[in-house]
Amino acid sequence: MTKIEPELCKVEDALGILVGKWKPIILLHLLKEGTQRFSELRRNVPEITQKMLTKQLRELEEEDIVERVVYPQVPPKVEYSITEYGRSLQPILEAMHEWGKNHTLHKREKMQKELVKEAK
Amino acid sequence: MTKIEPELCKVEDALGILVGKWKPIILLHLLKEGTQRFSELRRNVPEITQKMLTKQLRELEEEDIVERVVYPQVPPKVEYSITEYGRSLQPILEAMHEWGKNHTLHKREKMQKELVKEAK
DNA sequence: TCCAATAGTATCCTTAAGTATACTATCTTA
DNA sequence: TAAGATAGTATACTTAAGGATACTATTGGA
Repeated sequence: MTKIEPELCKVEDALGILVGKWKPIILLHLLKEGTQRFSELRRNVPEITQKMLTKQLRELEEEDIVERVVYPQVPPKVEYSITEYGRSLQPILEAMHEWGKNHTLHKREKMQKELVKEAK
Repeated sequence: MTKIEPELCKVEDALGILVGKWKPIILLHLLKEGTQRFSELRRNVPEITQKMLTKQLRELEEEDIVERVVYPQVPPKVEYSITEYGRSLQPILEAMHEWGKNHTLHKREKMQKELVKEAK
């Protein structure tokens, strides 16, 4: 493992790709379910607007994380999937998920301790 | 490793803590150099404004990632350090840094391929 | 007596991220 | 003949993130 030099920090590059209210969920869906059509993703993430879904997918495509395949049909059919390269993000997503899960527990414990303190 | 369920995605919890133009750099500095005074951090990250540094540190403190110790002196002295718990983020930061480093290479390669294509 | 140093606040402003809503094209089916 | 499905775009709007600048308190030292 290379030592991290704050001056040449590349964490932000990874962050830039994962950040956004919707990107992690989209990626997790594509990882879990494999190839999905635009409308399937919409149904799976019902709160997201069409504009945002398009935008996030385009950004992920730009970074070579997601592949977009258009079928010349009517009505249109467009399929999205994680690229081979994109799968290299999976361990990070999983690590973050695990950490996040533990963090909610950690916060709960902390809050309870504070409540006990106050109660005295 | 638990399977990630998109519906209960906790990636965002981790993301929420790492996100911000300055948090990763601040954390990397504290991890690398250990305890630092406010003014030392400012000197180490010269582009950051005072307001932002304070804000980011307070947010990290709120999440129990960073500890803040005030010495009742004049002029004031305030020291910041990573908490024991905060260190659990280190592997994730390192993984993201590695991935980010590789990603810049990946993008460069991709761009060169596209340039070769165009040249034909 | 006035300046420098430290660790901040307070106020205003700009830019980016995200939301809401309406609109498009084309073909199939009722 | 009109409605419905798909994968979007276009426009206007709101909210959040971040930046610029000025200000504060306290004390030791020139």
